[in-house]
Amino acid sequence: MSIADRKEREKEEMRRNILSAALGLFREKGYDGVSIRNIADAIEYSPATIYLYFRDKNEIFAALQYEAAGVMRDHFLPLLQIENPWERLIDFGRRYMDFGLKYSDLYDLIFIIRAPMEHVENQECWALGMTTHQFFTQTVQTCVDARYFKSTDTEAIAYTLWAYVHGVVALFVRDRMRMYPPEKREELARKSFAMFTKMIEVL
Amino acid sequence: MSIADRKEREKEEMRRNILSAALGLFREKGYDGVSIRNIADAIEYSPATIYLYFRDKNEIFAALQYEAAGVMRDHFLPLLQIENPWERLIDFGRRYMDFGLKYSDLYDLIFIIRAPMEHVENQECWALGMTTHQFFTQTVQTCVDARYFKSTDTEAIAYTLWAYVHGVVALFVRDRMRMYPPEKREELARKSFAMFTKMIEVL
DNA sequence: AAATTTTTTAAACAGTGTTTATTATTGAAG
DNA sequence: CTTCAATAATAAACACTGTTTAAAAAATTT
Repeated sequence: MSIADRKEREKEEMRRNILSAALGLFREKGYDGVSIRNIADAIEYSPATIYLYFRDKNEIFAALQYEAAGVMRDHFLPLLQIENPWERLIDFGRRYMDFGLKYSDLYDLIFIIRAPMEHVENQECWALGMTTHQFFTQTVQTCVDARYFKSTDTEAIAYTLWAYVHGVVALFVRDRMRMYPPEKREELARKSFAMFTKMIEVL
Repeated sequence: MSIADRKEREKEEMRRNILSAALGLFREKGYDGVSIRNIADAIEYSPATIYLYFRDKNEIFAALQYEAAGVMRDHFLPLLQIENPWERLIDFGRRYMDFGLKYSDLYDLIFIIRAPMEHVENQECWALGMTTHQFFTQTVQTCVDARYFKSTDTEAIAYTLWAYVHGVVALFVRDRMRMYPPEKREELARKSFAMFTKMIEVL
């Protein structure tokens, strides 16, 4: 079965080859700015070849989204070391913003871009994202249990916190902070985050 | 000068004709889903004609963005009747969310979509958006002056509030609330908003 | 070495934004 | 009223897009 194994390996290599080229192009030109022919040129194959490894452009996108979700999850891994739930929650927010501001293109891919999302492939991505989301919800729940919040509505609290950090990142990523000078934008976001953490102490 | 006036009027009519067709198509198919040929078909002219009234597709987009900004501003007009700054601020948030959840396509156009934004045309839109933004900042400033907040950093407060409501709307508009059942999403957003207003009382 | 299966691609199809040269239509002048 | 210039509209083309298909090339099995 060695030859079949090798073929399988080569198939996987080709998929990774396509994906890494696609991700590179995507990060510099945006989803709509990248064509199948661009990707084909980058990997020095014909455009038709790509369709032997991915059903369509959306499936490539879905795979990239999955990759991005993995990078983001890894970004949260250090949180497992933090035992105090409140500290972990605050650091969760900090790391969320860090990721969004630093890897804007990946964040965009995961949380902003309009895209298939109905793809079979994306169910893996969805599952990956859900584990992160559940880890977050669980952290909030622990805080609720430990009476860090006045309210006991874990769902509403978690959603409120998420909405805020997403808002901060989304405004930044999609360039809606033009009324603030470029060099002050990130600073403002971080100052706001500090303010927000103070403010949820009494939630 | 009557004939030149009529020509000018007709030119303006044609622009409006194109824009209203474009807006209709845009609202049902999204920006990328609408082609110049689609618009041309809708108004029963040739595609090339459109280029006599708009430089390119981005300029049409910019004009639509300006329209949307106008609709949004109108949505905030009743706020002028509210004298108490705190009440006005809370209603500002409520109306912001209302607009975003109700006219998702317009909100998307203004605050999410990647688009020219460097266009000459858009400077008008920008100016329009800025008046709304300044009205908001001013309301926050009045609240700060009246000691409704502990902090006196008006800029940071305003940004924090904006980020939150944008986050709520953006997650909804771009369909990132799939972990919540469809019929509960808006309810959760509103419950969160109530929670948020309670929480900023001590900001 | 021949036959079969797998992998790759050239070419085509219908669509896109945009430009250009040509045709209609309109307004003014003789 | 007819001619002439200016304006408005368009057909056709260009280079691009995602995707499919049939033919060619390469690798594997017989």
